Amino acid sequence: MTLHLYDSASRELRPLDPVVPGRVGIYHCGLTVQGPPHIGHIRKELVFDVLRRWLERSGLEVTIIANVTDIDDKILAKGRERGESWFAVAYENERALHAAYEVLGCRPPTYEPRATGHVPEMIEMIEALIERGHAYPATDGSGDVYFDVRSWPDYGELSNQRIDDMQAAPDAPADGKRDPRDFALWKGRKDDEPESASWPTPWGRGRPGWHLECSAMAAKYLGTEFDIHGGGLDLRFPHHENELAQSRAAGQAFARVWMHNAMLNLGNSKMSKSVGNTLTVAEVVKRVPAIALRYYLIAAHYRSIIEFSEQSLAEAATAFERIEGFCLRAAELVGAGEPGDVPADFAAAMDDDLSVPAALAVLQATIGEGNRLVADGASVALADTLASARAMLDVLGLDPLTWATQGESSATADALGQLVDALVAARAEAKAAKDWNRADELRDQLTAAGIELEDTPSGTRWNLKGGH
RNA sequence: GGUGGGUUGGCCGAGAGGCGAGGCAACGGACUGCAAAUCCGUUUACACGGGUUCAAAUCCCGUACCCACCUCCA
Repeated sequence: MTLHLYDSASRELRPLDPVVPGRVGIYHCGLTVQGPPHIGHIRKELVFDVLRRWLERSGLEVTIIANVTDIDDKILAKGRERGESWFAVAYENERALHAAYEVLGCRPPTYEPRATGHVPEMIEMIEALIERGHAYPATDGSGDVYFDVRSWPDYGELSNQRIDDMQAAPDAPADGKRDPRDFALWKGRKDDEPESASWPTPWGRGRPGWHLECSAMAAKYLGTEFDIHGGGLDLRFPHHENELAQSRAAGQAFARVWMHNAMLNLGNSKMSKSVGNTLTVAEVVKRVPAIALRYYLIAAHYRSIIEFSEQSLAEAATAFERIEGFCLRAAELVGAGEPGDVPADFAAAMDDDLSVPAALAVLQATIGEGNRLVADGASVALADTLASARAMLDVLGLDPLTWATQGESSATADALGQLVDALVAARAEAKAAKDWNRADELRDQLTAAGIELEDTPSGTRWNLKGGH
């Protein structure tokens, strides 16, 4: 079976049929870097990270392009408000995004083109659209250039809407547009905007319209026809609809499959800055191990809304501890080994539109089997089970044994290890002397410091609770 | 007004006509000096009202509520 994905354009499950056999080109809309990423933003990154890992494990060569929108109204406004340059704001938040990728174990995209670095490509595209009669410079002298939605009969095909049914934007009539739904390909520079935020074009100085950058950059890095275009469901209209119209109107085939992930809600509405219900990745990772946050955000199907709650986050962290506990215990018995093959059921689940919940059920069954084997000590069967579990965890980016062992320096870790080992040894002596009060006192002391003890037939294991 | 999606047990979360996904929590048991961890077992479901069918959480009709988009948004 090959991977089937739900295509939001045709609204059906479709088999992946790469433009170039053996290779997959994916474009997903990155962030407008106007603030640090919140956990809703990062959900999208995780979806595509898992997709990428699964495709690679299936033997495909994957190219992922994720744009960085480093200029827009909000970035300019924030710069003004803070008395900083717009590009300082954009870059600061781009670095925060990369930090979030890293801490959650997302492998970086193949490339992350910035909008401001692709003005020539955009100009070429606008020229092509004007020549073909699908775009026109604003009649009011603003320097804007608009896409003419009435000139493109398929406009609305992605979101299944007809132009006449759409609510007109409230500010539309004034802008020198032929139709209120026409959207900006290019925005003329306004007097109060910094000179550095504009680029020369045949239509005067200005800056990119949001939608155009993705069309231009996708074509540059993936070609005029590519496999998968993705992003959050909130981008389907107008952003993706407009991208599709532009690119097709310019004569390109564009994306074969459109993939949209559902939102992460907090308090019954989408997490977003304008609602004010955001939790940044940096904040949440202070409360719960990053790997547990990753588990939480991945565990639900990507097309299901996640209603965020502290309780469900905490439960996810507990659930993941069982998985982690098995890997650590098994690795102590038989060595970490290498990830092996993924069970057929797991593969079938992943091939079915990335059904991570079903895939996790397979993983949980493997963990249960593994824990039974652990009780009997080292065995070939245990080594095989661990290899299988690790293969599945690797696809999900959740393998505790390869998860970045960042954190404390080894000197700190050594010092901690010696101290804990000494206390564990003291407890063992107390136990041997049947001095249960002393033994429990030592255990309580360690627990209070965040060290968990686990007595096994072969001695006492310990680990730092939430130690990632 | 238009376009999509949703409502499942104490909680999270799959499934899309017939065998009770899975996890968390709870309870009982095994193990333990006692715990923890682990294993075994048990308990609680398909928003509401109709209909189709031998059989409906799943299909159809209606109702209620929720989310997203039509304006910047992952």
